[in-house]
Amino acid sequence: MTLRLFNTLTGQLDPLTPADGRALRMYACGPTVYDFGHIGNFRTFLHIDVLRRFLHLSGIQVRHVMNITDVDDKIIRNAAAAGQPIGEYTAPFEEAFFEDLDALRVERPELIPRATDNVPQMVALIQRLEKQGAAYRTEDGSWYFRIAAFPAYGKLSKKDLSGMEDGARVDVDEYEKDSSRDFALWKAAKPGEASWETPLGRGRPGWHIECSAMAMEYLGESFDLHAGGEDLIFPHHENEIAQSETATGRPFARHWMHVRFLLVDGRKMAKSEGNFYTLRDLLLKGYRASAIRLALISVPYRHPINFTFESLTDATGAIDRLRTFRSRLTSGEFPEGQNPAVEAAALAAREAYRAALANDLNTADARAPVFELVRSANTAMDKGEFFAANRESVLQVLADFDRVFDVLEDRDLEATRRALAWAEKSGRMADVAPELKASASISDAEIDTLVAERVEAKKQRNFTRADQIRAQLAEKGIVIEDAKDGTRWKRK
RNA sequence: GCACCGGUGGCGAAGUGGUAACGCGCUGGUCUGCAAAACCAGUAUUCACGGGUUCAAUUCCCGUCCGGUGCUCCA
Repeated sequence: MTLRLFNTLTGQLDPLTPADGRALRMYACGPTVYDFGHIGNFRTFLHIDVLRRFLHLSGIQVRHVMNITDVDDKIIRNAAAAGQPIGEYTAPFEEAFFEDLDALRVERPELIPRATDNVPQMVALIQRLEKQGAAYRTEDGSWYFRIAAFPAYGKLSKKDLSGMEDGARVDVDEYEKDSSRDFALWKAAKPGEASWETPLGRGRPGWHIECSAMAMEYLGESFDLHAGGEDLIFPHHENEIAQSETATGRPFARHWMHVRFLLVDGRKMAKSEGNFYTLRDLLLKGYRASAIRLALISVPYRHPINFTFESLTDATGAIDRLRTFRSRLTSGEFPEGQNPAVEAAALAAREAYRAALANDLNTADARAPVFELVRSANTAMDKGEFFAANRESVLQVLADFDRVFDVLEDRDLEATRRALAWAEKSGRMADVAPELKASASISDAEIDTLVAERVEAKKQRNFTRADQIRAQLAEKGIVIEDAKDGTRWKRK
């Protein structure tokens, strides 16, 4: 089943397949490592992760490049304020970024180049543009791209720039540019700033040229897909197209995917609004990493998502339902034989699931058949109409689901413990929710011991003691369930 | 101001020209020592509002209202 994915460039759903028939070559704009990422950043990376995982599920290999922008105005400014070299300043944020990706189970791209390791490629690209008369140097030693050299400018963002007359409202001279819309390729070094000595002069690369140079270096001049957040459409991606296609005379990326924004309480997330959350903030409030992942990917990427704490609670409930079901499926004992109705339901669910994802990665739609199967299989089990031979096909549906959603395996405590360790190191223990401190303070082994004692008490029909243990564990956020085939527990 | 997107049950959220998936929640029931889990039943006669096209519109068209985003750095 071929994935049909919305293409910003054509404005329609286009099939996404590798042009070379082997591996899909994709480039995704990565983080600028000047601070901790916020959940809006991670929504984009999560949906790109959904894309690559679905491609894998469909048997398509991927060559995925994500850059790290480790030099830009904010980094230079902040590093200077901290009295550090930029590399020293960015290193911890880069590390934190990957820790957060791990917590959210985002798979690593095949290649993760840093901007500062690819400056020569950027310089070469600017020189190539200069030879074609599309790049020029200004008095201060900066280099700009001449938008007039690329008539198709605006084709991605569908902007009509004809109304923007030079000189009408912008003082062109002030910028030393030929046209107010021309953008920087290379910024001349200012005293004390990080810079590179190059044939272009001493300076540093502009943001747009970074991505063009690295995409071409690792994927070739023309490749399958370029992805990023919706805010990058203009000017970043528009500029990438202009400079890349001018230089090579070939189409840059065939397909453009843009993930829409995450809003908080109906508004864009911003520090000034006081609705700005990092992943760490949420983990320390006691929300599970898996719930954050599920909540952020359950709204399809082409719709803005309105983030609320309630959405995390909802996702937690949904995950519990799925995990409980899977454990019933794997540990339950079922009579020999098979129920054809269950087999048919599993097959139908699997097909509906894949079809939904193939339709522009409709994650909301894809969940439905999985939950429908959970209900019908649970019903069959309750009625004793679920047989041993049905187990495999139902598990297969869960496996397909989890190949993309990746929330069934409980690894939440790991991520939470790492966040707690970080909070301790950076003096943020005051932000930790009290319930979380309690829950994290008890080990699995201690819980097992108490649960075993309770099972024994129940056997003796000592319900007072049994209830006492249950209440004691509940205080630490541990829930006990007495099922027919034994007692199990979970962390809330 | 210009452009774009959206308004579906208590909340989140799919979807379709022929009378509304799924998740969470809530109510009642079954089961259970009690719970939890699970299951069953009930939770939108209706998809912002007004008009139009059609045998038929939540789904297409026009208008109104409301909300959001972009046009500068931003995932």
